[in-house]
Amino acid sequence: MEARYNPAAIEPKWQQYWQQLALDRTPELPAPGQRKFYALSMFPYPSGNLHMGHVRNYTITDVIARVKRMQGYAVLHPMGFDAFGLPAENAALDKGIPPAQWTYQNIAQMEDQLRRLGLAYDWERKVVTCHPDYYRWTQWIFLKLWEAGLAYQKEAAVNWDPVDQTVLANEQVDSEGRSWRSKALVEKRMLKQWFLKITHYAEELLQDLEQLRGWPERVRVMQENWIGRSTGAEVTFTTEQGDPLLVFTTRPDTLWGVTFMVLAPEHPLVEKLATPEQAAAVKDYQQAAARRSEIDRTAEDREKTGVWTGSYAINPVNGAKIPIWIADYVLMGYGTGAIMAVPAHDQRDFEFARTFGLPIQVVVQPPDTPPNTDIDLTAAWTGGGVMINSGPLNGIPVGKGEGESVAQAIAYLEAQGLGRRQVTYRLRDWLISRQRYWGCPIPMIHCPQCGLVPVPESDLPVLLPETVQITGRGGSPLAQLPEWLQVPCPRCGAPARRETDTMDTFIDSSWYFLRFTDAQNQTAIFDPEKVNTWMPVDQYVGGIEHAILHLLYSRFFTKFLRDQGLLTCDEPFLRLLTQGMVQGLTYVNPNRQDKDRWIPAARVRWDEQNQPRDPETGELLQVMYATMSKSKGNGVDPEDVLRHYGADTARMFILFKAPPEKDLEWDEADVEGQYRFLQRVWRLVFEEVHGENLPSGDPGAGKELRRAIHTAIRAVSEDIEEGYQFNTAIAELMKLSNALSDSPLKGSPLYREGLETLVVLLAPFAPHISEELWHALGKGDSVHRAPWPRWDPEALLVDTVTMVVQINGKLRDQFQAPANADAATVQQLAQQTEGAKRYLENRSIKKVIVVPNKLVNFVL
RNA sequence: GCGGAUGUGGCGGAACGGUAGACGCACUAGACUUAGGAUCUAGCGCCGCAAGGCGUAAGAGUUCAAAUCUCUUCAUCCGCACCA
Repeated sequence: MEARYNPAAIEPKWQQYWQQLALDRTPELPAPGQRKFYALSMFPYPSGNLHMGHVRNYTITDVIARVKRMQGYAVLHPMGFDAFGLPAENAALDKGIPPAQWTYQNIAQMEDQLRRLGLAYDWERKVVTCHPDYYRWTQWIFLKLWEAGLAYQKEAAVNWDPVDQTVLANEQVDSEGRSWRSKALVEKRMLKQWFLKITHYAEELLQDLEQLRGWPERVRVMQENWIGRSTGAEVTFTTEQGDPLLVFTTRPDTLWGVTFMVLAPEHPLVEKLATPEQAAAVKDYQQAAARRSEIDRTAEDREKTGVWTGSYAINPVNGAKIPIWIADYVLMGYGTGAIMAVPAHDQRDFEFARTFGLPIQVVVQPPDTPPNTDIDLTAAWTGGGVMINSGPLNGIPVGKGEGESVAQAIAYLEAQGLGRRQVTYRLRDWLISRQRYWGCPIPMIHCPQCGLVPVPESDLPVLLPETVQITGRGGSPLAQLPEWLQVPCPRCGAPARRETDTMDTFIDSSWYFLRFTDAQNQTAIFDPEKVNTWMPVDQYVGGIEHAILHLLYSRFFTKFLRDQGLLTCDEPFLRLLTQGMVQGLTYVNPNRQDKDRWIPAARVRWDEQNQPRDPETGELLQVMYATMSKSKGNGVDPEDVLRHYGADTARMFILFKAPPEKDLEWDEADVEGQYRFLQRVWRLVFEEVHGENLPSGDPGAGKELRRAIHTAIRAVSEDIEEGYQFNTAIAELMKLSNALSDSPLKGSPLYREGLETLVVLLAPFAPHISEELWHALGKGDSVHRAPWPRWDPEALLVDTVTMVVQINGKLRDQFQAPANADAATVQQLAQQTEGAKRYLENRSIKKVIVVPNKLVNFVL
């Protein structure tokens, strides 16, 4: 046994031992009567190297999985790789390595890193999304979606990323109109693309958020906003030309206040509505709007623009003839792409009316204005009041949300056959086709005779050819492979061609958690008993950046597969923990702008006073913590930490430094502190093992030590159970270590029991050192198979307690009292303290509050 | 603008409505050392010699008692944002 703690020596040794024991293998199914627990981290993209964010994510889940396992659960804790995606194509371009080769190399490398971190994964269940064993089932799901009518192709104005040369889903374009990956400004293009009908589940995806009590509130709110449900009515106006013009409104009660209509520039009716006089202006405006990117359209400080088509429409409720305009503040993608404008009660319409001198008709009387006067608005009135100038609605109060007036308006519209109640969502169908090579091929065939024909299930997988020429130019390289492209039509046998688009990688990750339950299945996507036993994921851990994309898509797939009869659960992830970012020490030049502000640590110049300075300008730099990133040059490589301190220290530091959901500042001194703690535990054990300790024979200390041991068991168990408070759990381990270190009972059986308890409690956090110490203490088998200790309530009992004396709620003294003493006794003891005497002299006590074992409060 | 969250020592962070600052880092003093960035002992919210007073972003309220509950304000972070 080594005299000093040397992680480099013990960590590989035990990792090998665990592999021999097959310690981390999960049973196919839990044993009869055994409870299951499914712990899952978001699987990584195989970039080649783990970063600290990964380490934090996986460590958190690993501790949860290990504790559950020690508590007797059958634990499913798998890992895999989200392996399709653009970086592989970029690497192929840069380095001339085929994407597949690059990806599998990276996977091997990362797998090795994960093993060295001591993460307890069942690697037999590894899932790699770019492997045909996996993606044949991705394709199979696509076919099911096609059969169910939830996959379709349509020509649409889509987001085109000019850098990555592909289209993107709405979810993949940020609020500035940039690609989530390339950060390029996204353009709108009309293209024929594949979509999945996620909107079919809009209502359920919204409603079921209610069930997800174990999710962070903000993630639920983000999804709620993204789905964006609004209720109102659909109303049919009629154009002069006699065409019906459908609008959606949340305020059908203001129909009598409509003074004009606005269509989105892309609205299909615009061509027909443009009069000869206005045609040129309309065309110009349409073209300008098409050129304008999403960012211009929203960032322009809300300056309203628009053009009159020259035509009119008839308001169905009062026959009013109102002009039809086009303007880019109306979006083709929402509602019907056309609005009825009520400038008096909608701020956007108000601004538009002001800009173009259009009339404003008030139909809601604000509460504090005298009736029957001209109301001169300086802004749209969107508050409550009473309906006026509105025919059958006059006199009806306007409430919040769907108040009285809205309900009445809808009833009126439905009775008259002019419109109907309608619910609209912001959620759009999911655009899933990508003009990229390294992705899952869409299993469809274009036949000149039969049209779109699905690849028969028996022909799956549609293999992605692995030897192709990646050019980096637009268009899929698959189109350049005639032998792959050309196939006979499965239906009629005529020469046909394969679909060359591949699927969005988010599809691959929308069901991987299901495959883990039966990863090796060669004949079915998964076995129903297995999937329904292990699902749902009990604890999912990952970054907040997936709050919408991945989590929403996964929920959608789960619901779809449930409706296919393949699953019984409604929601995939019972509890979600979004872990905080890992931040690194960062040097900032406050005088510089943007990216140049960040000075990588390696480039910082240190002056004589040891102050950080800009290497070029010599300016004093600001020191702060910021999320680790390449551009800031403030990252810490997990490899360096592993080499320097070992996996156990890295894990301990990460868990101790901050609660899991908060950001974590990577501080070398604190890492050092954790290393010292492990070293102290090491010394404590080996001093005992080497017989350096002799019992001093103080019998009174036994009770105290026993209490310390059981207090630690309880505190660590509860801290983990109640919201994964690993930081305080480790603090409790430190307390126990301190108590053992100070104990006069070294060398006694009780002391040894204390050490064993410390080692077992430490095991989920620092698995290697715990195993070493466990064996050093002469225990057989693995510490990770030891049952999680239970605390004995008896051991927690005390004879005397320290109680405090308060006078009017202010702390004045403290005293020792027998545990659970009655109020009268305690009050008497309290009154005898110096602090109490001083304040109670010559004063009458109005009231005494006694909190058992805690305090006595005298109210004067 | 709308929505969500967070404000506690020098720092990270603890506190079922009941002794604010657990645990750790940093720091200070001492011990042991050839040395120490090792280890051990002690101290460590602020003011004060002390007694004591003041302290959880600010202000009010509820309560015998508030970091914790309620209201108002401020600050910071995050998400959404012309969604009809």
